[in-house]
Amino acid sequence: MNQQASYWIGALNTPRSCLNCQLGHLCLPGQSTFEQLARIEVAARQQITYNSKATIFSQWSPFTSFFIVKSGSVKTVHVNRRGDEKVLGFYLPSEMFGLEGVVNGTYGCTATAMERSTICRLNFEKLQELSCRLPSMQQWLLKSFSRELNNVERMTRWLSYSTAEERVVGFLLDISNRHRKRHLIENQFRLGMARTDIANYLGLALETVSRILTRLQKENAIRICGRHVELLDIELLRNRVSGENLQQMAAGTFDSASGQPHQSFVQIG
Amino acid sequence: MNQQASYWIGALNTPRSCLNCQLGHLCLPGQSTFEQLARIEVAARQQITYNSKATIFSQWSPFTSFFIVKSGSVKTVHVNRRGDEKVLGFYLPSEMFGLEGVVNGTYGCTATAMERSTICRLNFEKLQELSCRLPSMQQWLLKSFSRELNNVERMTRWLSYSTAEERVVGFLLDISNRHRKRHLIENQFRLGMARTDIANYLGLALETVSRILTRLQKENAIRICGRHVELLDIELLRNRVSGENLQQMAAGTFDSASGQPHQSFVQIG
DNA sequence: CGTCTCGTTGAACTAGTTCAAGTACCGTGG
DNA sequence: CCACGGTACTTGAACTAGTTCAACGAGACG
Repeated sequence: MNQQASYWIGALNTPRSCLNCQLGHLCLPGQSTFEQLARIEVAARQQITYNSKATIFSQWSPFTSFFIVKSGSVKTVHVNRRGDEKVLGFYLPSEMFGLEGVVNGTYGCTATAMERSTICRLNFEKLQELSCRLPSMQQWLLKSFSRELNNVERMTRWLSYSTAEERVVGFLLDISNRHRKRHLIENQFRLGMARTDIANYLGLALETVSRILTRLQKENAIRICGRHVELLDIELLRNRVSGENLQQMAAGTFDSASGQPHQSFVQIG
Repeated sequence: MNQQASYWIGALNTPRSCLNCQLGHLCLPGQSTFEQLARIEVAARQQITYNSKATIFSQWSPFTSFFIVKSGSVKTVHVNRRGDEKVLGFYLPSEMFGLEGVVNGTYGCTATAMERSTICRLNFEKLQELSCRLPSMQQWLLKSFSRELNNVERMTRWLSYSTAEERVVGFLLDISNRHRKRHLIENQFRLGMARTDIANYLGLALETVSRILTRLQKENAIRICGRHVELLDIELLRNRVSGENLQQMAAGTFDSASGQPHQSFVQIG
């Protein structure tokens, strides 16, 4: 084994390394070689743990990095001139946020941890430098943007032609899908956010959300107890939202793995 | 003058060249040198004229290029599984569309010319190759994506907390702003699209759009005659949409010039 | 000339909001 | 341990913005 390779292996041989991450590299470029991975880690990545309600970045503050949730959950909120707050998205492990900051050099929203959460911070400038040398990295960056663009557009369409019930059901199914993608139980989960946040996110009054949830429970489609949700009849739920492709509804949805299967790391040495 | 330089000048010395474009390079990277510009043109750019209602690209068809409107106007439409059509955006000269296609390798919507329009087609693969050698080009590509992301997010927020009147007024002011950016008369223009399209785009019933337009006319805020619009009292209109930053509301809005002033081309020879 | 698309206007209806009251829960401090 | 205050959530009743249905007018096109 040459010296170069052993250097990279050293860099990757830590408990916090991407190589040992429980997310199984859902978030990084699909065809990452061992060396590329190490370069990203050494040059650009930083791991930080935030307490519940801690701010990860603030709207208008200078853009430096984008972020990937490692554990916990995050919400992003935009405040407009009138002072109205709008919840833009919820982010679960493996999902990426903060991309909108590149163009203006400032973040377009405020990101807050919804519970104690560990976040990977990826320095954009350094990643960009790397991508000049690694074409697959450049490809990955552009694809990440395009994917997020698709997600937001899907969300826009969704909001524009769905009823209150479709929105709430769609929201539940979306969260469920995102749990499944991480190989977690898909029909039973805890919502990290308050009803107000869900309502705000879906463009509804919080009373409407509450009413719809209790109605769904009466129809035995779901069981809901505070923030704990159980989807009892997923087929019934799916039939309520026939219009749009629900597989990945929400703006928050980010999953590099979708589309192309992940390739294992290239063997070296 | 050396041979190299005269080659590039040759490439740019045509009536269809970016150098002679009436848009004044609103669409291309801000700090383009003469040589960069020529490389883009020779390698990646193609100019095509479409008749009214002609399809520029179709949803699901393979992604190859993105597009910039040179003259005329374009709408993008998404069709979901139920068959519902949703108008995603309207694009005026200098504005870019088709970016969402990168991630899946297929276009996410169908783009149609709303009138006889000339469109610049930029081959994505070739542009990507170029950007490996030209860092400013890579920067430009990423920024273009981020900008579009911002625009779509802004649209989503806009749709989620505005009333029907705010949407219609916001729409008119947005179109007006986009005309101003091209140094055209800002308070008098022709809408290229039907009421149905506006309504669909804004998530309203077409009757609602029609009613609001006539109401605004009765209040002497606008004068409307078919598709010809005159904004009589822009201040009054602005006061109706106090909440969101209106400067660049719509998803369709794309303007590379905003933010950083354009630099003139680098002198050579 | 009829036919077709596009736009306007009126009247009835309804999904979802707003206002208001009440309940359940949770941590804090006595 | 309970009392306290605050937040999160539910439920009811009144209201309204916007939709839906339906009729009609005006211009465009063969």
